Amino acid sequence: MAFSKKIQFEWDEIALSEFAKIMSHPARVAILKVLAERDACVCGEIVKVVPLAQSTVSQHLKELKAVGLIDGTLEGAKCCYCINWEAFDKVGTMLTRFFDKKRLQSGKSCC
Amino acid sequence: MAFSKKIQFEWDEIALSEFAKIMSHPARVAILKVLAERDACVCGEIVKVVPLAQSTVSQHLKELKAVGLIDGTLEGAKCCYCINWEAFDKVGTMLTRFFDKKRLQSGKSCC
DNA sequence: AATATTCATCGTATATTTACGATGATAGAA
DNA sequence: TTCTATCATCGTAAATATACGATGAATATT
Repeated sequence: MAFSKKIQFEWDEIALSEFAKIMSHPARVAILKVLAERDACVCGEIVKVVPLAQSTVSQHLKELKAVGLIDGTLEGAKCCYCINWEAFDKVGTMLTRFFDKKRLQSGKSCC
Repeated sequence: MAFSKKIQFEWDEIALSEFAKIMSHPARVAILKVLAERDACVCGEIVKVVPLAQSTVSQHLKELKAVGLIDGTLEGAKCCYCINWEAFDKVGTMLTRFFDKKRLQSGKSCC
């Protein structure tokens, strides 16, 4: 985000945009989808499914972990990742409710 | 999005990420918020509220318009913008339902 | 111990985003 | 017509994101 003036915006605007940013890359969406589809934790399988190099996938995983959308624990040589549904819910509903409230307050669109 | 390999991902992953990308900037969230809060259409008021230069705001408006989240019509020297709630709903619910389905299919997280 | 496997991190090249000023286009007011 | 106001577009500088190979760290296997 080049030359961002993020700080000058309001808290909810920033929070919403930061979550959206995480979802703004198809690789991260794909990773979340893989994690969501399996009951058990997956490890290197993500690299097999996502069409990116291992180091790039690891980088995306790091970002997802940084915002708390996924949990990850090293288990020996392997690693176990899975979705943090709690965090996912919290932030997901924030997105949909953000504008629903505004809509009820306002009248109708006019264009 | 430097050097993106977007094309190699699946359709739903791309669609979701493209919507998220639009919401991934606080200025665009702020603009949508302003538009949602008023019953009447606003014009230059967006520039007054958003802490960015007029040309930058216009650029963000263009992006929001490009994906159909807002409508805009020139009315003489002024311009009328407002949210396209229909498009907003369609794409908003896509986000929340995307993973809800997956979650029901899967068991529980294990980390 | 030596090797292989798995994942993280570092360094870096390239593409994209963001932001602004300057300029252009259009319509209304003087 | 001339001036003003409003918004779009162009050009550009700087920051950020993406992707990969190379390397490092830690464990498991032989």
